[in-house]
Amino acid sequence: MIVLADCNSFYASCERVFDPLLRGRPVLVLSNNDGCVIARSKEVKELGIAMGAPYFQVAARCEAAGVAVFSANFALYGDMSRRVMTHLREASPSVEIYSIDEAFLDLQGLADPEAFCRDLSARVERNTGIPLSIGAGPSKTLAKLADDAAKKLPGGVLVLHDDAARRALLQSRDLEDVWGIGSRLAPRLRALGLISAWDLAGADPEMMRQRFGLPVARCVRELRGESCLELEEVAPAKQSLCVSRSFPGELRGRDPQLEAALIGHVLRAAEKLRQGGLKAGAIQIFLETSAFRCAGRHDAAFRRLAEPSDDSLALSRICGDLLRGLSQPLCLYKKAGVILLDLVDASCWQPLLGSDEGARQRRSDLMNAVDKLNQQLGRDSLRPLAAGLLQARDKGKVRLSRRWTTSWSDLPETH
DNA sequence: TCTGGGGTCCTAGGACCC
DNA sequence: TCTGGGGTCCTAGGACCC
Repeated sequence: MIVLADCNSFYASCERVFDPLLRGRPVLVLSNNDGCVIARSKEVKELGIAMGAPYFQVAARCEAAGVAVFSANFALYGDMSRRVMTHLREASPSVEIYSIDEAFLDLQGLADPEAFCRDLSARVERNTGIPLSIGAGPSKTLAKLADDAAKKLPGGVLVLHDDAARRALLQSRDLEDVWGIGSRLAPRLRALGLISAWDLAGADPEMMRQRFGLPVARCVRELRGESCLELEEVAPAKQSLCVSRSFPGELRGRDPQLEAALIGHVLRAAEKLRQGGLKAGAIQIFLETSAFRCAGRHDAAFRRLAEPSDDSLALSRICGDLLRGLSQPLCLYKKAGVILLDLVDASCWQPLLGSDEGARQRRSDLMNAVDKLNQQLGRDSLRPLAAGLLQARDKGKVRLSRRWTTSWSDLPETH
């Protein structure tokens, strides 16, 4: 039996944990630049505010309904996620952390899975303040579907005990509700007369493979109760890493702020490399104009490195070179990003013959020292001038809650 | 005025090899 | 007139996920 445990309205629930006045009130969390809606409490969903809606389109409605609106506070959400996952790991020896708010658990030979799930849900909520819903079934895809339905049930738990339960669930769900069937595939499947998840489960897997590819064929088998997707208890090594941001406004191709932003991104990316014990074999930068103006464009430049690197300064320099070759002076860019590719384990990679081992060691020591200082003094305390003078960070982010669990100065007070 | 960020997998087609 | 067979690697694009 595979179980999916999923936090309800995760980001919104995190905000509620430290502010009891928010309970029962509609709560909404926004993306970077306060651009889009990325999390909604049940009450906000009931107001008909869509996931991903641009905030400016729904702001008036939110105001009228007294919605509590927050800027994304990822320091808080990341730490709350870690707490939830700790409890899930205690509950089962095999756990796959699938996303910041979801995990699959393998429950073999459990006498009463339903009681187990109810107990788990209650324990996590009591110990972290985060409400869970739980679905269980013979495959990951069925567990996902069961969980989705469980969110609407009073206890928040749905276990597919037998074929009758599976059939009843599948007959009540649309194609798009199925994990792996998105907005492109669903209409093509409907054109074949497949309307419900049950119809998809009844399709011939081989025929589906030929017409739609392997993932859809697997999806069909999983819906039938045949487990095709393994639990990945050890996260597979990352292949690429991306840091990108939209600008609050737009920047011209030669604007120094554009280069500063991009260097900032590459520094963050290099820091992530070192945290993960990785080096990058190649780097790509990209610039995008607004997709909402006529003919949005995406420009990219790529370079393979002579040898894998996690060196902030070396990567920044390449990044600057690439940018000068790429940016169009007159273009108005809305977004910039850095992608590091061909990632390898920093501990098992062979240096070039004849390269200067001493210099490399000194540079590595320097990076470690920088990381350590930034950890102690706060992110970006020490960084190259090329990344620009530090802007007043989070300026105007009046909607940002405190870092209740990760910063001494933000600890909650009790009286 | 204002529209997020970060990933993976699969497939088809081209280049190239013997 | 007529032009093989079998393989790998790489890339771009499309689809999906949270």
